[in-house]
Amino acid sequence: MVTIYDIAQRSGVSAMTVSRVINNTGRISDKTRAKVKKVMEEMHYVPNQMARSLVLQHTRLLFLLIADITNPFYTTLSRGAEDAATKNGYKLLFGNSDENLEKESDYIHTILTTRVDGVMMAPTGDPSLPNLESLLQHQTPFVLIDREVPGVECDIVLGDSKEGARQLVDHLVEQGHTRIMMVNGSLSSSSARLRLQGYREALQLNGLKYEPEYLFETSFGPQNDLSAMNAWIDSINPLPTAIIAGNNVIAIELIRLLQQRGLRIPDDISIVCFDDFGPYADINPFMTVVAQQAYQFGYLGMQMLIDRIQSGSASGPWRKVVLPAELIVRSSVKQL
Amino acid sequence: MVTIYDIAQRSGVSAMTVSRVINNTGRISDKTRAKVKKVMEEMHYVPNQMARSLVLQHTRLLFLLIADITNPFYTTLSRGAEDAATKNGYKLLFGNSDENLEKESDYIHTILTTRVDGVMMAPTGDPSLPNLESLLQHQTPFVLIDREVPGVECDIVLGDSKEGARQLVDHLVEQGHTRIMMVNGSLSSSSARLRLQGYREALQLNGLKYEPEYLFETSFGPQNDLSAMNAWIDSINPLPTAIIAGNNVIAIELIRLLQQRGLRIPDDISIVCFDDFGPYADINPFMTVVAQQAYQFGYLGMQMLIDRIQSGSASGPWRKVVLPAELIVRSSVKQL
DNA sequence: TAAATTAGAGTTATCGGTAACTCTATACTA
DNA sequence: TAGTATAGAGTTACCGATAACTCTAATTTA
Repeated sequence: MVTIYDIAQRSGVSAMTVSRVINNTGRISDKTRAKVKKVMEEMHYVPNQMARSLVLQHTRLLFLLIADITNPFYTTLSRGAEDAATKNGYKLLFGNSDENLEKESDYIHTILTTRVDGVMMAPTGDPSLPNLESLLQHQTPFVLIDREVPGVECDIVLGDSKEGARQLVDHLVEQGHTRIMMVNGSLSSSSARLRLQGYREALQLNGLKYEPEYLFETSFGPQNDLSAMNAWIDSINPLPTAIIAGNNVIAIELIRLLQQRGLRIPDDISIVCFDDFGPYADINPFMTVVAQQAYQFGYLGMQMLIDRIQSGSASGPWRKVVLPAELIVRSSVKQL
Repeated sequence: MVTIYDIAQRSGVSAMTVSRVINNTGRISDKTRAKVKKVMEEMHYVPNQMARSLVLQHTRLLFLLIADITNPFYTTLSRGAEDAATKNGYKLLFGNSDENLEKESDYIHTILTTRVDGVMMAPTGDPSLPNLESLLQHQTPFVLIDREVPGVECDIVLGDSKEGARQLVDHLVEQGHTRIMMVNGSLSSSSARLRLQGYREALQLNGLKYEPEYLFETSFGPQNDLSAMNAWIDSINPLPTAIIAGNNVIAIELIRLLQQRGLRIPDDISIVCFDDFGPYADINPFMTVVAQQAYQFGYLGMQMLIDRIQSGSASGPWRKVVLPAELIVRSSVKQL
């Protein structure tokens, strides 16, 4: 690896002079600058960011930890985050926790040892608390996306889960449904709790009763074993006329299971869910969803993070952005 | 930030001793080790990977640069890559070039300055050559995925594009189609060229003629402006009975355009494509595709990369893995 | 014209670690 | 019992950069 010293020697100047032309600081004569630049090109010099960061005490690196790289919500969000980061001169590194606390913890460790300037992350759920505390302890600025975790104060971008649930229920009720169940993500995540709450409240507002067996709790991430969900469906009699899925991934799994039983959607059973399907949403006009503005999640969140870093205030008044949810009616609900 | 020196001072030992307990090297008495460990926990010490890498001359960091984070092929591939990396004790960082050469170049710069140990990437196309040459120049081991670029020798994982195209054409011909067109990705990418070649050869083998206007060239990535594709469709008369899309993203866009014209698939026109749709493939049994083993792409490629790094041979005989393509017949083709 | 600036560099210390070498008791050997 | 090993540390140099300070010759100022 060619270093600043190699360049210095070949150019007949000191290392400091080379550093100055690299960073465009200090006073350098045009002649010297030109010569050093030429040598740098000849030797294909690339600065060592680690050495630089060591003394500068910052990396210009930001980290985005998403919960499911397979989910269009997060990939769309990622693009928003990347755009905002790039626009501000930061590089963005990605990680994927897979809705798995252990993987999340590993990434937190990487984040800490790598000394990135800031982190934007979707916590796997309430158990992420220690991870966030680590971040706090090491004064690494972070903003949360999609999920709050009780016990930490910080900047956060949220979707309006409760209102979304209400819209979904109202829509179903309008279509004549009265037996409406829910397959939700893990209740250790605040968004799942809010969605459940919104669902129950909306049920009540519509004069419908909620029964414990109306709810099945699973994970927001892809499952390799769907047998528990299958068993739940078995246990339900009669089947609901409509099911609300806690997110798009759950909806997919649910539909697969239902179809395996020969049930058609929406003819035999109606399904709606939170989160849209990215590019796969309007191909075969299908799922009625409450869409979240995924790109905005990423863009706004990243902007908040960068503001926080640049203002240098690791504490202070926290910002909480709640993005509205939008009901998009397609054709997964049957009018009864 | 607490450093090794802070730990040393509080423990009443030298920095070197602390370093030794961190890395489990050298001879340390149990008593000293216990004390140092205790102090490290108390002070929430996290090693500075940059300082460490600076002297160690390696980072244990690998980089995965994909071309479209929105595409299930790449996200599935990412999970395979991540699994392989983790299994071998490496951390994986992700980047998304968005099929954009400039973004790719930016990432290459980050990769070089960050001094990651190795890179796995899907080059945007032949113009990626200078980027790969940079990697070569700096002796950063890399393996390519999905696309070859003329002029560089390296480890690579490819899908069998030509054979895949043949299977697609054969299938269409079997279903009675004779007017088969193709909307392909940029021909600056080897996989697009191979797919085109396979398509043309298969046409010929089936006694069908190829006309220049049968081909429309676009990008493998998502387009924000579909007007050119629309114009191409306008210009075709009569419409083909079937179209082969160069990948899943193109298929989606094509379908959207076709549906906007009131055409139904497969009743009015049949569509097939390369690459499957991840979780969205079998929901509403739909696209007939030639699927690539995305997870294997990632896992195998990452394994090759790590082997290359650990063997320390930056040159030598290159490995080329060609993964077979599998035709999955669903319902986007009409029997004529 | 002497004093004060200033342009254009160079030196030294430091960031947070680790390798390689050194040092000192204590344990072991002949 | 003197000589040699060895356990258990400590010292020093260095990885590749930059901040802060210094130095010298040329230029400007009064």
